Amino acid sequence: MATFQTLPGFREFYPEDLARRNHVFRLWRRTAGAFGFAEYDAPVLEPLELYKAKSGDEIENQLFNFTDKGGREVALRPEMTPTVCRLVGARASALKRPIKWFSIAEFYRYERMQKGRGRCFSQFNADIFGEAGPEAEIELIALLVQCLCGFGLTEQDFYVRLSDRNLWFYYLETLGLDEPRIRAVLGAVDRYEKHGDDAFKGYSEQFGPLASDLKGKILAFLQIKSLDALEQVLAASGGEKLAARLTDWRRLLDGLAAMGLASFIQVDLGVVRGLAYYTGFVFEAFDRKGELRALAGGGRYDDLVEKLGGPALPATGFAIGDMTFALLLEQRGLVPNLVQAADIYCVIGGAAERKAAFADIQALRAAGYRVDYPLKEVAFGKQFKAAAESGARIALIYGTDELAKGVVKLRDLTERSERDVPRDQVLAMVRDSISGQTG
RNA sequence: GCGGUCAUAGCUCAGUUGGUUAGAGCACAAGAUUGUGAAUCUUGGGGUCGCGGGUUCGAGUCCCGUUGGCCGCCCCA
Repeated sequence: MATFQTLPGFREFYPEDLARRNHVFRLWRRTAGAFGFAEYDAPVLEPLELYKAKSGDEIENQLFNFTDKGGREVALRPEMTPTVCRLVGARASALKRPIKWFSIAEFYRYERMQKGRGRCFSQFNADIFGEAGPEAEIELIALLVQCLCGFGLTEQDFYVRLSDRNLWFYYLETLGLDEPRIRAVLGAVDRYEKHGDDAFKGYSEQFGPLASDLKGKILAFLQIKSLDALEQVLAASGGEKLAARLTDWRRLLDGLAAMGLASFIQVDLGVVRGLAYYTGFVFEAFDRKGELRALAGGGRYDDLVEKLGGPALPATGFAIGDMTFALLLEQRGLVPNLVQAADIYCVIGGAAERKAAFADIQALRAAGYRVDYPLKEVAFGKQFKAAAESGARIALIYGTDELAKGVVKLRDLTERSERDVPRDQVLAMVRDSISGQTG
C-alpha cells in the first residue's frame, strides 16, 4: 500500500497529534503575549548565503539546500536567528525599543535522526533587540521558565544553566591567551562534560599541549557553580572588564531571584554553547534527570545584526525546540487529553425530519456551536451511541412524533434528562442549557 | 558520514527445525435493532509478511543487497 513514504526525518500530524502540537503552541503564544512579545513570521526558504555568512561554509553539510530554477542558491531555514536579525536590522531605526519579538515556526536540518531530534522540528523563538544590559536576559529567562511552567513543569523537572562567554574570554585573556587560543579553549570547555580530558585534543593538535597550571585554572573555572565561587576566583585576577561582568552577573541573578525564579537557575560555567557568535550570557535548559538533550538554549549575540548588514544592535534570545519538550511532557504525564468534543449531536428520524433538522443545524452552527449529525440514515440506537461518543453535551432529537407536535426533544446527555422544546426556541434553549452547564 | 538493532493488518503483536489458502486482540464498518448511552452477539473490509535478488521441490522463516524506523557516535546554530 505504502508506495510513497514520508521523507526521512519528517513528521506527519494526524488530528490527535496536531491537537497536541496546537495545545503547546497556544500556550507558548499566550505566554509570550503576557510578557509583551510581538509575534512575527518570515519565509521558510532563504538565500544560502544568509547562513554561510553567520556560521561559515561548513554549515552547508547540515542544511537542506539546493539551486532554484532561477539559479539561486537557497536553503530551508535551519534556525530563526539570522532571519530575525535581517528583519529587525532593516527597520531598526523605526522600531520602538526595546524590541521584543517571538515566533513559532518549523525548521529543517539535514541530519541523522536521533531521540529528540529530526530533520524537521518546530521552535519557539524569543529575542530582545536594543537592550545591552542584563535586564534583557532577566526578561528572556523569565519567559523561558514560564513557557515550561505553563504546562505544569516545576523546578523539580527542569533548570536553566547560566554561563557567560565574555567572562570566559576576559578570564582567558588575563591568563595570557590570544584570541585563536581562546576560541580553541572554549571549544574544549564546551565538550569537556561529555569527553573529559579528550576535549583538549583539538587544542593540543593546533597549539601544542596546554601548560598544566593553565589547564588546572581552566578546569577549576569551568567547574564553578555559584556566584560566590566566581567572585572568589576573580578577586585574584582583577581587571576592569571582569569587574564589570561581575556587576552584570549580580544584576541578572538578583533580578531573577526577585521574580522568584532562583530555584530554576544554576550558575554553571561549563556551558559555553557551540558556535562562536555568542558574546555574553548564554543559557541552556535541561531536564533535572539529565536524560534528554537540551530543552532550550540561548544567549547574547551583540555583533550579529551588524555582521548581517544591519546597524550595530545589541541582541539576545533563545529557542525552545518542540521535540525534546514533547518527550519531557510525556515522561511527566503532563500531556492533557485533548478531545474535540461536539456541543450538540442531532438524532434524526428520516428524510422529512432531516430537512427540519438541517434548518436548525445551520442556525446553531452560525451561532458558533459545534454541531454534528449522522450524514446518512442510521438506526436510532446507533445515533444515541454516536451522540454519547461525540462528547456532545446535548442531543437534539428530530423524530416523527416531535415534529408532529412542532417540538424538538432536547436531551441533556450528562444528566440524562429530556424535555420538549418548541421548534422556534431551539437556539435559545440550547444556549440556556449549555451556559447552565458551564456556568 | 559511521556503528548497533529492528521491519508481519490502521495499532499492539503471534506465526514451530523452511511445508497447504498468514493469524489474534484492539480499532473501523454492517447487521441483530424506525425511538434512547461507551455492553453483547454475528458478520465484513483491510496484508505484494518494507523492497529487490539468491538458495530450495517449497521462503514470513535461511543468505546477500537495499530502503526505512529506533538507539548511539560525529555534529548540534
